[in-house]
Amino acid sequence: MTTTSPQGRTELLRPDGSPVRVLVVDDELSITELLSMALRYEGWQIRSAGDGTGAIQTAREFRPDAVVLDMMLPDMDGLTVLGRMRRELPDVPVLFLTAKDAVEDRIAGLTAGGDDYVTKPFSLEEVVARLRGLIRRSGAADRRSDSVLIVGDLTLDEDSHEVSRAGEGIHLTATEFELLRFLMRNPRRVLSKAQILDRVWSYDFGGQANVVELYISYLRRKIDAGREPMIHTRRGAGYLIKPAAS
Amino acid sequence: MTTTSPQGRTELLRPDGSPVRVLVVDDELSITELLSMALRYEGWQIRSAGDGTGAIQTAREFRPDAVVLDMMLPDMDGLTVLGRMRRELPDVPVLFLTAKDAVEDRIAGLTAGGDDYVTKPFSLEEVVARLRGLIRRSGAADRRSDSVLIVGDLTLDEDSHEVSRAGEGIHLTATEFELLRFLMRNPRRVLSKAQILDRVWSYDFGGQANVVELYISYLRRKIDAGREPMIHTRRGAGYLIKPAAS
DNA sequence: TGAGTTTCTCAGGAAAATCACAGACTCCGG
DNA sequence: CCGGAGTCTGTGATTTTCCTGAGAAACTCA
Repeated sequence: MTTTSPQGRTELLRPDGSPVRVLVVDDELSITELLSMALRYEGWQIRSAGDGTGAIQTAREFRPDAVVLDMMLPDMDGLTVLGRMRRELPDVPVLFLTAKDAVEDRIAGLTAGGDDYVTKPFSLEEVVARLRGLIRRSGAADRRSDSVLIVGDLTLDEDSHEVSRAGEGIHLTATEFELLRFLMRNPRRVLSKAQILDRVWSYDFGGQANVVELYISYLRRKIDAGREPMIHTRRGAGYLIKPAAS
Repeated sequence: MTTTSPQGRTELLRPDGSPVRVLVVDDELSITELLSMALRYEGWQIRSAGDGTGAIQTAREFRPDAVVLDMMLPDMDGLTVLGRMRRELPDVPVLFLTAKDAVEDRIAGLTAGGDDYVTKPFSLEEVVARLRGLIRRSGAADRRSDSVLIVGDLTLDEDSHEVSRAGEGIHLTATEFELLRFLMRNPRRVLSKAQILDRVWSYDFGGQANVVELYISYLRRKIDAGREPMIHTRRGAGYLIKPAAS
């Protein structure tokens, strides 16, 4: 089931209308804090654990609809945690966090069951998007919820990564796509450059803050070019997207 | 009966609309886990057993529509398990798992009865495809569901392994065929290289991830050569297939 | 066994994406 | 009308990602 919050964002809810429950497992406190905050902002109910033992215990009583699980835990291997958790919650989808380089071999087979992974350092948009995908597909949320965002005559499909305005297909790069997704998930709302940076770029991004301006400029060329503009600047505040009409 | 899930994939269902039930029997926990996960993702209901005794017992109460049965079990021979199971469930189709070098003539006699087998190490696409075939042919699922995948002017027959585009037959190697089948079973959806690797290559594949790129390149030469391309790259995300028109 | 086929690794090169930098531009108050 | 803060965007360097040819190894089938 989806519902529209007063802010205009659509939230995932479970079939009975209660909020989605997510368990976050990572040994770095800064990561669990970061994720918990971002996921709570999605309207989800969050619990976190710092090791495998805690994870299994919390999973048992909290019965989450999805789990974010770091592969590197101090007390036990991510796969072990997975196995024990699966015994209790066979259908819960898992989003794995892995280091960029440790990837290939350890991940093997994990996405096969419908699970997914992101590499550290990740962007929050990425984590949230993938979690939404997992939850949507797992059936914990209402199946009618689909993967297409619509603002005015602009559509963005999260499954096919296709974007079109007034029926005309538009090719976006990965970063452009994530930026637009963030804007479209918060239509008619001013988003500051800091918010955008925190959300769309990975948490360890150390570059110039004006990448945001740059990418907004890219997006405008592709989306607003020669049309009624949908992306607007609020000087000193940030940017917002809204249907062209108004 | 088939139905279309929100992801656009078609699921097999029993005539009464309930999910298909599959029993997985293998003594290696990692194998039953892997299969259970993948088969659950197909929307099926899964039980697993680690030995012959457990298999027969579970079969009796679970009454599966199909069984995946390892020929090498600790307590009894696969054939014995099969015989005892058949006494209770005479019509249930069985997919045998065998070691690569195992004597094939023993299996040959068995598959005459409509059963099938795959050799370890298998790919999940292979197992899922064969199971779907077995279930389809056994009549546990609606018979109208057929074995031809169609995307635009491209068709792939899972029974005859025939592929053609715009009426013109195309010869594919085994790996190319499985890759294309996976793409076509998920049209218009971006599939990451990791997903493809997990699904199309065998679970013990330890090689370079760029085999996926290589085989995509082979497929393009055969399917897209000189035509409107159907296989598309989403840089940084993966690949997807869709009708040429759009 | 041996020829043809298939699978896969490796590596070079092409293409695309990301980002820093800097100058141009715009808005707004004085 | 001027100046400054804030924003926009062209240029190009760097990095990342992808494509594909060549050839080795494994496999298949007669």
